[in-house]
Amino acid sequence: MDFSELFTEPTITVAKLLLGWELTYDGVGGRIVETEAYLTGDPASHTYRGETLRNRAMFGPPGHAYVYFTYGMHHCMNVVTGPSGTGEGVLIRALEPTRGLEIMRQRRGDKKERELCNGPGKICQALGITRADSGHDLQKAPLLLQPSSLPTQEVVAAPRIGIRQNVEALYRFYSKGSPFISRP
DNA sequence: TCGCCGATGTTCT
DNA sequence: GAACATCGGCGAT
Repeated sequence: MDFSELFTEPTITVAKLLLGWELTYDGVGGRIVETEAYLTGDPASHTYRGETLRNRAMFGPPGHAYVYFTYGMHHCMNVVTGPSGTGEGVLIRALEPTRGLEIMRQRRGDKKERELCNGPGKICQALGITRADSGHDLQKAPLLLQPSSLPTQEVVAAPRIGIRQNVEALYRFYSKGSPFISRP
C-alpha cells in the first residue's frame, strides 16, 4: 500500500497508525506520540455542519494538511483522512522532539525539551506551521510526514481534550509511557 | 501539582 | 454576539 492510499483507511486506524511517524518542517520536528480522530457525524468535528471556507482542506485529498487558527493566537494541524470529500481527519497533538531542537527552543521561548511540542498549538509554533500550509501535500517539502522507523508502539485510547461535544468517545490515542504527550 | 482565568481574533449564528 | 480541537501564569493546596 502506498502513502496516499494509507490515509483512506478508517480514520481511527490512521490515528493509531500515525504514532511513531515523523513530522518535520524544513527538517525541524519530531516523532508523533499523540493524535485525535475527528469523524463524519461527530459533533466535535469542525466539519460537522458541512464545508466552509475555513475547513475546506478537510474535504480535500487524504494525506494533505488541514491547519486552522483558534483562540486568537494558536494554529493546529490535522492530517486529512478517508476517501476525498468525507471531511475526516486526525489532529496531531504531540511530538517527541528529534530534529532541530535549537530552532524549536528559539521559537518556543527556550522551553524545556518536553514542553516544546506537547500540545497542538505548541507543535505549530515550534515547527513554524501556519494557515498558509493548509491543503499542503504531506509527501512534499517543506512540511513532511514520514513513516515510522521504529517498532510498533503500544497505544492507549482516551477521551479527547478541549472539546464540549461528544466528550466521551475514546478518539484520543497516545504512545504508552511517552513523557512527551500533552496530558497524562 | 492542580485548577482557574485571561489573552486574542476568526468564524459562524 | 458567542464559541472556540489552546496556552501559560498565578494563587491555592
